[in-house]
Amino acid sequence: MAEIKREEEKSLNFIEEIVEEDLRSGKHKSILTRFPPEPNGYLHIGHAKSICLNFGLASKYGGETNLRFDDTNPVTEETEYVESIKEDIKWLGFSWARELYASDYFEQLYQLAVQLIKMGLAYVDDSSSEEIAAQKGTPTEPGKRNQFADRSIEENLLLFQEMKEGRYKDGEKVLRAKVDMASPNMQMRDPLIYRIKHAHHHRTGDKWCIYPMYDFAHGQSDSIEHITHSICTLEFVSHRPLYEWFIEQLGIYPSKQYEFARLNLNYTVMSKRKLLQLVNEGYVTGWDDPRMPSISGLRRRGYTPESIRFFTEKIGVQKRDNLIDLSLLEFCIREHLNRIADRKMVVFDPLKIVLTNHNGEVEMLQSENNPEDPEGGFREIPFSSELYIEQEDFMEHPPKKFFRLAPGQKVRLKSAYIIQCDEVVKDQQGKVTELRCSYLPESRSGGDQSGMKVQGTLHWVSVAHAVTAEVRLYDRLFRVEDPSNEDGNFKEYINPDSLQVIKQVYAEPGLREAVGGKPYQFMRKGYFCLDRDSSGDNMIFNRTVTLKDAWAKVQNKG
RNA sequence: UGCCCGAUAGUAUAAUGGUAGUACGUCAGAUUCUGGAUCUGAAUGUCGAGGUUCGAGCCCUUGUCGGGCAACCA
Repeated sequence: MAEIKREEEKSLNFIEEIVEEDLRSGKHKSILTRFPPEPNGYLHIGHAKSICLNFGLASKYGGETNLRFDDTNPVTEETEYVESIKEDIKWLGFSWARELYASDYFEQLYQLAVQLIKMGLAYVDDSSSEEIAAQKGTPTEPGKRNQFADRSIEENLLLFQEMKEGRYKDGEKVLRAKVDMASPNMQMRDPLIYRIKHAHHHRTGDKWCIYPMYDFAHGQSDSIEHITHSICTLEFVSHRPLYEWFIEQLGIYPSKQYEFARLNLNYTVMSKRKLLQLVNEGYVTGWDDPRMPSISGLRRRGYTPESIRFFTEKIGVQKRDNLIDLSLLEFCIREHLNRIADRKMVVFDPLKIVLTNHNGEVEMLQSENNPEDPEGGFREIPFSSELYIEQEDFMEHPPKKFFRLAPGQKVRLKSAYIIQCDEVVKDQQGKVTELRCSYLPESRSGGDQSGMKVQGTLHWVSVAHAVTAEVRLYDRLFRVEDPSNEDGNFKEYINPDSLQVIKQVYAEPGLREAVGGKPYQFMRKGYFCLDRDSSGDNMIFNRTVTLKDAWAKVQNKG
């Protein structure tokens, strides 16, 4: 009932409205979308928005989505990227109807170009790129056509054929569409549609030495596949008239292009070029560095596909530029992990506690794996007379509202007993090295007979049973919200503290059984996942996200 | 100062001529064997000026601001 109501109240985004109208009017019986990555880099969370949109739309309206690699530039594209892109899409939870490549259409595209030449709508230009740029004019001055535009159809046909045969060097000639050099839309000023590149293509090898440009590949590929709704980002708005011009002139299937605003997230960058720089220049360890906004980085960081899909739902789809708060992404992952992550107790910065009234016998205590999941079960944790708690959970001179341990003060040890701090042991420098405490045997969790009420509950581990691990604490990659929009180079704004490594933390023994791909909540610390750098008994955990910390806020206010 | 796109709380996103709502964040409180989670409450918004209309966030005019377009990239 609640589910249904929510369904009704959920409003449509502008693309869904278009699709519903197209379906209602009978313009389309079903829809076909496509996700068209260029295999020249890894996917990032901005792509996830597009993926969720394209695949989500198709699945919502009973259509299909093609995965089509836009591989028209052999110089930058590699098979390695194809594989990572496929893996990321699958991981996000989507399956494509067909795996396709723009390069599958090179022959058809060539024929379409020939057709254009025959119609007198394309010509071979011998000018250099500088000359072409100069002749193009500026946004306020119209461009001028050069003498090559006057070549005969026969000559153009021959020259284009010769380009294809490899008779010319890179840059010697290009094929241009003959549109309108005076158009106020720069995209229409006789755009280049084919260029010569004697380069090895990751799929077609050395078969071709001429390659179509984006504008003469993308729309045509859409059309060949009968894509109904071709959804792209805003920077292609000005290309839409050209997209439509080609379709109209060639008389091919009329796919329609729609544009939405790309995702921007604060405290990071979202361009492949910039991300590649971070990787190449060693600011991060690779595309899957957990600080990267790449899908592979987020995955390694411990984000779940569900959380990313949930996030893309929450941010919506619109045409206005945006800068989304990282806190929303963090909310989405906490929301999911809180429900599914097993709890573990892990002490990062140990302070030893000796229970003076304890006989030293080891007792196994039970603790819920996940209080949010009634079927999550319990685990056993050893308790004995020597324990570690966090340094920061003790203060010799506590401020008001410090609900933790202090001389004479009581706290609950999670799933164990209430303890009281009786004595503080210090070294010669006056540093606290140990606490001597007493515990209330009748206060055991689950059967508390003590009648005591304490404010704070701490996580702890038994010294003798603790297992060690390394933790990597990640923070935002940049110190400023919008690094690309600051003065100077974006790299000047990298957060120097985006990674803090703690080589040795102390965990309850059960953490030994941790497996990769499973989330854990280190109680009161955050959500963590086992990193692939782990080996044998050297376990390494990545912090996915912290827990919300109300105490930190109180402290910060002084 | 060419053409195009856009402008609703701090950040996003609804309201499709008829009560400006939701989420995140923020603040306050309740509750809690995680200062987590949960629950309750609060503050904060239609870029400006005209116009059409009984009525405008929405339509029109105009201004302002932001973004895109002059790659043999996509």
